[in-house]
Amino acid sequence: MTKANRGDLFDPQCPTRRLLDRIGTKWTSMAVKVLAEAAPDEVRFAELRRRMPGISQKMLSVTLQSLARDGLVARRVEPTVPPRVHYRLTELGLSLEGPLAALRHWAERHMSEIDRNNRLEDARSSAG
Amino acid sequence: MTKANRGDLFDPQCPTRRLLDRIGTKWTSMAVKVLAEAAPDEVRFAELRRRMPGISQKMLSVTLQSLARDGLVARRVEPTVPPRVHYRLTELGLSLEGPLAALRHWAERHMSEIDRNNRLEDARSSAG
DNA sequence: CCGTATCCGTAGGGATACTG
DNA sequence: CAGTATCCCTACGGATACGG
Repeated sequence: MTKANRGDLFDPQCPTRRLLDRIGTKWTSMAVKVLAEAAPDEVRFAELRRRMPGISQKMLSVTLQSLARDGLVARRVEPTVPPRVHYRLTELGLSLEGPLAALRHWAERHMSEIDRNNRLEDARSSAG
Repeated sequence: MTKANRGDLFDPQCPTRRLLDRIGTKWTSMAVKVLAEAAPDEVRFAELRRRMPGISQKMLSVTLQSLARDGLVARRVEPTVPPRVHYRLTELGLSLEGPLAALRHWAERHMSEIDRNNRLEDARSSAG
């Protein structure tokens, strides 16, 4: 690992910051999770949409394009009419699942405590 | 763990989505890292600012307030003139370092491959 | 069926100047 | 020194309509 890459979270090119810019977008972590659950099988566009309630057609398309561009997701088109498009995680995408799962685990265990802390602060500020 | 909390990344209240909304903001992961490196010692506001090049006074303040509100960071004011304010990670904050470090590690190992994939796509679109 | 284009509201976050 | 207030710009992302 080079010095420039080592740990400079300060560098705008910092890999961690740039990774978070990706998985921090609203639907990305969800898409990775759904595809990871299906892996190694592919999932069709419409099926993904059903498994991600609330997502718009546009945002699913944008999210998948971004993931495909990054090489985290592979896209396969069946040249039928109408076309069927299938998605699956690549090896790279699958390798991200571990760290993401760790984060999910932490969230599931600790977000309620964060909520409680926020409620305590609310009470404090309104009480004076 | 309740069913509602189980794994519904779909729920707008999904803990993972909400965690990412926090650590995904521009300076939060950086602040946690800097504080984690200093732990268990405290770090003063101005010192944090020096260790986070590029951050504005406003954003450092906002970021620390948010972390303090969540109970990830503890704030201690020395009532001197001028005041000195010290910050450190709480136990909760420290517990987040593990998952975050895993993500950083992945980023350091794999972001270059993501960059390469993007360059390949660029070449493809301009050539094709 | 799968995307793309357009329009637009909102929130993140930078620059700057001001208080205790 | 630490924090707040204001202004403003931009990008995310929702709704909707259209195209292959």
